[in-house]
Parts: sequence; structure tokens; C-alpha cells
Amino acid sequence: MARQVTRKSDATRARILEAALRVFRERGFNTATMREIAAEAGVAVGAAYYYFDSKDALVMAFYEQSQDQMAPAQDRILASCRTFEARLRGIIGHKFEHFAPNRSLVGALSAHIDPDHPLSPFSPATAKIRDRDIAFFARAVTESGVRLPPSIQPYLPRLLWLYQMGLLLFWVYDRSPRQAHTALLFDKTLRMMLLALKLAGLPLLRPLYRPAGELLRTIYGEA
Amino acid sequence: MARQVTRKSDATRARILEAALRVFRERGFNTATMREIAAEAGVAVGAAYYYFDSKDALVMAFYEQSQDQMAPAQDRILASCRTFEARLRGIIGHKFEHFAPNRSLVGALSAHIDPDHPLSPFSPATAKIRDRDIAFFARAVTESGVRLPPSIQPYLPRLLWLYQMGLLLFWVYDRSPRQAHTALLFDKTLRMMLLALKLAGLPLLRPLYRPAGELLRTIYGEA
DNA sequence: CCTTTATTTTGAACACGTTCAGTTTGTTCA
DNA sequence: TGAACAAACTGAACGTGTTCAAAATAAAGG
Repeated sequence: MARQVTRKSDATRARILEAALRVFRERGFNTATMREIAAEAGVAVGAAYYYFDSKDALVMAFYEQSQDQMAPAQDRILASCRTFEARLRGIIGHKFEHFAPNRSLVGALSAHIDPDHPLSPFSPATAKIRDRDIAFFARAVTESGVRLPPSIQPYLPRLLWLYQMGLLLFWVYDRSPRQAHTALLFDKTLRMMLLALKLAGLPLLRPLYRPAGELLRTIYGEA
Repeated sequence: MARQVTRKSDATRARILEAALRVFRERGFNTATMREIAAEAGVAVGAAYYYFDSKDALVMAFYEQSQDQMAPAQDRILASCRTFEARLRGIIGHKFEHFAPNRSLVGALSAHIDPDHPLSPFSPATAKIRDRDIAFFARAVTESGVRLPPSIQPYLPRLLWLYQMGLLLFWVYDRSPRQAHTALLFDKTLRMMLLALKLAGLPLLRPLYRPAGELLRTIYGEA
């Protein structure tokens, strides 16, 4: 019975995470206290740190949990939408909906840009989560009839992930009513991007795309 | 003699800032301690807080000081370079050079994206500093023969400022030897941007530029 | 000169995230 | 069953940025 999943500790872990999210939602990430969270979970501070490496790690756990919760819907979107545009709108749009009740938490995540920080979206520590996200964009690209210069094509999923990160970041701090600005940004830039992809074959624009390919190859590496 | 500039306190302030920068350089922003800084300046912690609102405020003071130090060189660059490209290369390149010895400090600055945080590059509190930076880009644009659709033209300086912020952010965390990746990113994206600006008049690309103008008008506001 | 007021400086104290030696609880196996 | 080990949990203590009442110093006015 190698390494049985002990029910008890799983429950405690879940209880702490739930308590944390509750406190975060009620008082915001920054003002929330580890002592509060522990108290809310009916546990000592040390216990919270037994299950989670840090306060930020709680947010990361929230993000992982969100990924699990969103996956089925994302699958459905990919299955039902055939066009590239519909897929992107669906996948990214669904993230906004899902994160809407916890906007400030997403903000806490995006606070670390330093790739050295274990919780940075760019760190090796978060590679698994990131790759899982990128895989959805890869699926959105394939079989959508998107044709690009071969020097750019392989980087498209990663670029789309970056695009989505930028949108999320803008959204987190978007103070316009009902985040209308983000909706507009999403709509317009998506249109522009799709159009740009269509024009990518034009010889006239070749001097515009060639340096892009070189750049991507150097920064992202070969492959 | 309304509000005489008291020599003594100015000197103390300067001494604290110098000590802070010294400690930041030696031990990095995060590991540096307010108590260390105060000790290095030969003063109690409270004194540091009498002159600077917070640890981050010290970094902001550094940035303001940098602006003063860079201004003459930036003026010279604008005077001696006539083309748009040379001006941008000069202005932005000079920033990299100036900040090179204090890369980690710039990282501390860019840690706050939240426009509510007083030290965010996007906050109202930093508007003065930001506007001063943007003014240089405005000067680089005018009399450089840059012609753009009138729906985009007025936003160009602010967009260039944003572009430069992005470059700086990339640069801060660029681990390639001698930050070669940043140099490449700068070179290639600048070329692409200049080419894109030249092509902006083409009727073919109008559907690409029209939504951009609408977007900018909504997000940045009229004017 | 002394008194009053404003400026500058102090350092103990606070709240926070985090650590860790120690305690309790659970599991394993003879 | 009980001894030995591992997992789960505790809460006091640490180092941090920051605050603030009080002290020291400077400036102003009579």
C-alpha cells in the first residue's frame, strides 16, 4: 500500500486552502494575515506552513486548483469551436470569467516577474503549470488552419500564452466599469493579431517577419 | 526667508540615500536592511523614515536622481541625432548604460504594477517623473518626420515610453551574457516598429491600424 | 538671555511572514 | 500489545519594514 493518500492530512490541507481563499476574498491578499488564515482554519500558523511553503504558495495552489476546474470547460470549448478566433475567445474569455471573483488573487500572482522567484509565472518551478496552459494554446493552433512562416510557427503557442498573461495583468488592474477596457483590448488586439497572421504571407511584409523569427529563435532557443 | 533650504537636513538626506544605494549595490535590494542602511549612514532607523516614506521610496529617489543625471546627455542626444531611429537608440540605450551598475534596483522599482501603489510606474504619485520621461519621447517624435494616422499620432510618445518600460523590465531579468538578448530584442523590435510606422499609410493595412486608434482613444482618453 | 515653537533624531515597540525545536498523533511490524 | 518510527501539528521566537511617543537640537521672538 505504498504511500497511501492519507485522508486526514488531505482534508487539513484543503481546509487551510479554503480558509485562505475565504480570507483573501474578504480582506484582500495583502491585508490578509497568515495568523488569520490559520485561525479561520482552526489550526496553528505552523500547520499552514507545513502544507504551504509561503503565503504566495497559497495563491499558487489556488491557481493550480483553478486549472483543474477550468480544464473540462476548456476541452469543451476546443471541441465545439473550430475556428482559431472562436477558440482563443473561448479559452481566454473563460479564464476571465473563472477568475472574476478572485481578481485580487491573480494580482498577487503577477507580482513576481523575477524568474528566480519560485512563484514567478516564468520560473522553472512553475514550468509544469505553464506548460499545461501553453498546451491549450497549442491545441487551439493545430487543426485551425493557421499557417505561418516556419520561423515563427513553433513559437505561436508560447506567444499566445504571453499575450494572455498580458491581458490578465491588464485586467487585474483595470478600473473601468465592469473591466470594459479589458474587453475592448481583448477584442481589438485579437482582431489585429488574426489579421496580422493572415497577412504574414505577403512578400511586402517579409522584412517585418524575418527579424521576428530570428529574435524568437535566439530568445526561446532552437527547436 | 520662507522655508529656507536647511543645509544640515539636506546633507543628512543625501547621506542616507548614498548609504542606501551603497548597501543595495553590495547586498542587493531584497537582502539589504533598513537597519543596515541607517547604520551605514550613522543614523537611527527612524531618521531614514523621516526622510523617506519607505524602503521602496529610496529606490524612487534613486530614479529621480538618475533622471537628473541623465537629462543633459539625453538633451545632447536629441540635439545631435536627427533621425527618429538614432534618437530612440540613443535615448533608450543611454538608459541601459546608466542603470547598468544598479540593475537590481530597477528590478525593485518594476515590482509594483498596481497603479494604486504609490511607487508604481503607472500611479498618479509618479506622474511627474513619468511625464518627464515621456516628454523626451515626444521631442524625439517631433521634427523627426514621423507621419502617422492622426488617430494614433498623439499616443506615440506614451507608447514609446511603454515600449521602453518593457525593454527595461526584460533587461532587468535578462540572464544572457552581457544581456545580449536585450540588445537583440531592442534592435529587432526597433527595426520592426520603424518599418511598421512607414507602412502605416498603406490602404491595405488600414484595417490593422483603425482598431488600434479606437483602442487608444478609449484607454488613454481623448485629446 | 530665556521661553516658545518647529525641526530633526532616537530607539523601543508593533505586526507581519517565516522558522524550528519540540509535542502530539498516527502507522508499522515483531 | 507495545516499541520504534514517521507524519502532523504546535506556538514561541526571529528578522523584517514600519510607526510613534518622546528626546534632542535648532530657530524665532521678546
